[in-house]
Amino acid sequence: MDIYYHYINFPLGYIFLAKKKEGLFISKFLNEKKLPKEYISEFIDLKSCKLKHIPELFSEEIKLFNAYFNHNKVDFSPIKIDLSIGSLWERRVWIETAKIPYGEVQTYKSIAEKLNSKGFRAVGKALSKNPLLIIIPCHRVIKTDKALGGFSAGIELKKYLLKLEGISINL
DNA sequence: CTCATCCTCTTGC
DNA sequence: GCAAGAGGATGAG
Repeated sequence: MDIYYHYINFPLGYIFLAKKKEGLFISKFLNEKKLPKEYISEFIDLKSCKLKHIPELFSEEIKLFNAYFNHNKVDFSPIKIDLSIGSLWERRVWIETAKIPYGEVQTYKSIAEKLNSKGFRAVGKALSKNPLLIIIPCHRVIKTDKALGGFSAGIELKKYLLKLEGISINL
């Protein structure tokens, strides 16, 4: 199986992207450039795939991310994504999270309720494994406006993204 | 502070 | 395989 990857610059560092023919499946922040295989091996057995650095395949993603970081209301839904690395529950949580519009927030509990579940804590657990940061906007899921909850790439980044989208937080 | 809640991962058969 | 236990990006009291 072929896997294509590329890096995108953003104001606080880099974003690593990887896709296979089914769609994009990794979008993660990095502070310093790690090797692509270190990100991919988290999800896929490297022995079964070939990694290829082909920036031209990411023109759509580059365009949308640049617009997003320039304070535009970007809809990422045109990007074809592949969530097959997650469990059934994780995929349900991720898809529900992807429905939250730009500039709006939900709580862990409200996501659970939409899924007819009382497992609000399990929602947090699923989001901690979100492989597609920003595209699946897990930064829009908070506890309350006084307690944000966590963020896999660091709470400062979560604050930055909320502020970028014009969401006011009382801290 | 405690305890309820539920999905996932690990461990020990 | 299966079952029990631990532990989370939580929430209510």
